[in-house]
Formats: sequence, C-alpha cells, structure tokens
Amino acid sequence: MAQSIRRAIDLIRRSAEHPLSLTEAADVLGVHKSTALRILQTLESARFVRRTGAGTYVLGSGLIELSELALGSMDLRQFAAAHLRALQRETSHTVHLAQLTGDEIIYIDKVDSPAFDAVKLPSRVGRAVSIYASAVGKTILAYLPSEERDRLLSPVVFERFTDTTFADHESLDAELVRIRELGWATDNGEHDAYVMCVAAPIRDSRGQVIAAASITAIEVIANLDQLKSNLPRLLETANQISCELGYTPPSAPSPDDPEDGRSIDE
Amino acid sequence: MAQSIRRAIDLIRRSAEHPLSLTEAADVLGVHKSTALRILQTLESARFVRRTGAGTYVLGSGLIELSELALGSMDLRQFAAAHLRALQRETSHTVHLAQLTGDEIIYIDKVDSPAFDAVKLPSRVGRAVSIYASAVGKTILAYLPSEERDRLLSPVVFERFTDTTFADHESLDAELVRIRELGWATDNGEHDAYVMCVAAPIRDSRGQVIAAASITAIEVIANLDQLKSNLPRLLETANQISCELGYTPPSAPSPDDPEDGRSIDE
DNA sequence: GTCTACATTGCACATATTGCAACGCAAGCG
DNA sequence: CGCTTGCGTTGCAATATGTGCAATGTAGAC
Repeated sequence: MAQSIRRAIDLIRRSAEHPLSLTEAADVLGVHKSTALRILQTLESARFVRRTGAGTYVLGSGLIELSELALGSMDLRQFAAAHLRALQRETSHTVHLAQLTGDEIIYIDKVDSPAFDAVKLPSRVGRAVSIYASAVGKTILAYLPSEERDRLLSPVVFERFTDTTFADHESLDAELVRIRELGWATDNGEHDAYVMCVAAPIRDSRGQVIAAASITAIEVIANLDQLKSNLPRLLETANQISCELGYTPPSAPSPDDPEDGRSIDE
Repeated sequence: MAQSIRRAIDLIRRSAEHPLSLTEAADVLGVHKSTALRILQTLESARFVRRTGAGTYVLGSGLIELSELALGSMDLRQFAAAHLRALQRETSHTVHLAQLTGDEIIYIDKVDSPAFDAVKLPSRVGRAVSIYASAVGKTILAYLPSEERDRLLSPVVFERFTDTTFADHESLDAELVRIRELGWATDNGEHDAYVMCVAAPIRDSRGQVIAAASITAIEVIANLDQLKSNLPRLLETANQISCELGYTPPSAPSPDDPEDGRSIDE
C-alpha cells in the first residue's frame, strides 16, 4: 500500500522494543543498508527515533510528546491520576482508567501493583478494550444514550471468549440494565477466564458518563467476591474524579452543602 | 530526504492536534486527495491514526501504546507516580520528573496543579529540557561522572536565555559544585525569566543519580524563596522514590560503608 | 601497519508513489 | 423529484521517488 511508510512504521516498532543498529534495521526490513539509513534519518529528524551514542536507534521523544498531547488533552487523566494511585495503594490491586474515544474504549491510565509485578496484566495504556467483555466497557455502555450505544454496538460481531461472556444482544442488554440498577459493573472472567474486575462510572460536569475506573485482579490473587469488598472505595474514587470534572451529584440527602457530596464514608 | 515518510509524519502530527478530514490532509500536504488517502490508510493499518465515525482522522492507539512502552519501561515512572502526586497535592505547585535518556534530559512525568490550570507551563512529558538552564538538568548534571558530563556538554552551545542563565563553562561548573554541596538545585528564571524551580536528585540502587524531581512555579504565584520552603518535602519525596528504586541511603554518620563514597567532590 | 566491520555518500535505474479522471454516494435544495 | 455540490474512493499511466550498488569514510582490533 505504501511501502516506505510501512517500513518506517516497522522500524519505529522495532526500535521501541530494543535498540536497533543500522545493519539490524536493514536486515529486518530486507533492504539495503542505505535504504534503512535514510528511513531512520527521516524518523530521526522528527525525533521519532533517536541515535544513541553507540550508534543504535531507539524510540525518540517526539513520539512520546505526541501521545502525551493526545492523552493530555484528556484532562480526565490529570485529574484522575492521584486518586487512582491512592486507590491502588489502598487496595493493592491493579487499577485502570478507560475512556470512550471515538467509537472505542481506550485505557488512558493504568496503575500496576508494584508488589505483584510478576503477573503483568495484558492491558496497556492506549489500547482499546472490548466494549462488551470488560467491566469498564460495559459500564460506559450501560450509561450511554441508547442511540450512541447502538452506534457503538452495530459494527460489533459478538465473540464468546469464555463461558461467562455476554455474547449476544439480549443477554448483554439485561446485563446493562443490571449495571444501571447497581451503579457498578463486574467482569467475571468474560474476556480472559482468569481476570476479574469491578468498575464504576465517571461523570463529567453535565452528568454524562464518559469514563470508568476499575479494579482488576487475576483469580489466583482474588476472586470476584473479594474484589467486590473494594467497591465502596472504588465508587468513592470514581465520585471524587467526577467531582473534579465538575460533576455535581444529584441532590445530596443533606441539602445544605451540595458542593461537597463526597459522601458515604472515608 | 524521504518524502512520503515526511508526509506521513506530518499527518500524524496534525492528527494529534485536531481531527483531520481527508480533504484537509491533502491540503496541508499540498498533494492530491488520493495520495493523502493512501498515506492515512497505511497509518491506520498500524493504528497510528484512527478514523472517527465522522470520517476524520485522529491519533490512534498504536502510537500511544508505543510511547507507553517506552515510558513504561522506565519503571521509575511507575514508582514515582504516586509520590509525585502527593507532593503536588501538598505543595499545590506543578511537579516534574525528568530523566537522563541517551544524551538528553527528558520530562517523563508532570503533575499539573489542578487549581491553577489557567497558567499552563510549557513543559511536556517527552520533551527534552535544557541541560544547563533548568533545575532538573543542572541537578542531574551535577552528579554525573565527569566524563559523562563532558560528553553531554560538548555539543552544547551556550545561550544566555535570561540574565540569570549560567551561559559559560566556568559559571556553570561553579553552580554544579554548589549544587553538590547543597544536595539540591534551583532555577532562578534561567530559561524563562518568570519560571522558578527547585529540584532534587533521585538515585538508583547503585547510588547513581539518574533523574530529578522538581517543583515549579511562575513568579506571580511564588518567588524562589517561597518555593524553597517546600524543600524538605521535595527532598523527602526524592528520597522515597530513590528507596523504591532500591537505593539505600548512605544513612549513617557511621563511616564504615565505603560503597557510597561518592558525592561531595569528585 | 593491515585488516575487518560498520556507517555514509553519489549515482543510474526501476519500482513504488503520485496525480488525474472517472465513479459512488450522500446531503442540500430548488 | 432530480439536479447540484461536496466528499471519499478506485484504476491506471507517467514519472518523480525511493532503491540498490559500488565506492568512500571511519573506527577499532590485531
């Protein structure tokens, strides 16, 4: 389709994985060294890659800047960061923040458990997450205006990843109703049998759900019931983030200070 | 040099800034629409850009993933994140984390003050920072082995950004000695006259300084003396992060541990 | 000193990329 | 309704663009 661009992309990918010498770059592309050189020089001029002192090429700062530009414009991430990290510390589970962007739901932050870094989850910031087979996906879906929801689901071909996947419109719709009633969602190994999640919605100033925060654990660490014990803390965190975005919770029970509806217990 | 790759990069850049229609893309490149289309399709296949429902192109998750891969491999960032956010909350100033990468010093994290978001600082994650006209730059420089320091400074052409810039080897060397004596650095508007910083070094398990954390404010918010009042908290934070990286403080006035005979003068 | 191994430059060739023109498709409007 | 307008898409021929080769430059090993 566009050969040289493909090659450039390939080199970017490789250089992100490990430092790349020119000869190595030429080899992986199957081209002459001079060709690889010119591609790398072009990428370097945009700081997409950077030359190390050793003459190898590694991912450059230009790319990082760009993605920060894209992610950073989502102020949500800034506002949420500290809360998510506190939540991680207190629950000791991995915490995710996902947002609806265009027509997919993307992880925009992830806080790993520093202790259990042996078991890294496959999720990654920037990656899209299943819209119907994840706690965050279902949470956002549940609170979307129905026409939006239909738009997102229309191109979806349901796939039954595991026994618990909601793999058709009917059962998914029922699940979404349940989520709206509870105010939170779970993922009972619906995408990967051994991965459990609970998620809660995050609202913007208009009250619209635009994102979701989740706590994740693999089954050997905690089962779903154990995860649910963190629900009050998760919901509190999600509320705090919503408040920072300008959300005013609907009519606090105590009507004297609507500003500070951060509630329940702390 | 490599025309089509340049064009592709240009489109990536633009799409990061705001959604791009095909016609718009063709216009900014000054090429035919079909050409722009093919470039965008190629980028889309690598998920460097993504088509929105409206048919416009925006930055895709592939790029974000890549940069996260690069940033994430710096475990430092993960370890530091929570501490930096706590520091930000307590001082209410903007907090930066910068790391020596290759031969430049790059911001790898930034915590904005949510309150004063009116005054956004020009710094950005992924962007290189002046090596001699910034608190973090000077901090890292100060503790670098001298041959490394020379290597980094050799290509530098000094530029006097403001009245306070250390714009020659002599005065910079004196400043670095001062920094080593104090254990922290300041930036008294040395790059931008109205931007003040204090910075502290972060050490890895071998005791080597690999990064620096800083607190920043613009002059109208706080002058340098006011910033300095946060020094104890900043130094504490830097130490905490160092500890998470496996650093064992030389602690003890007990002089029996020859392992850490560095610092002071080298 | 010569020898490798590697990066880099200049140039002729041909391939991949380009622009064009025609087409499809939807929206706007008399 | 049917015309127009604006947009994205496809096929194809021309050539500008990117390519490989061979020669040169550079650094380190022996």
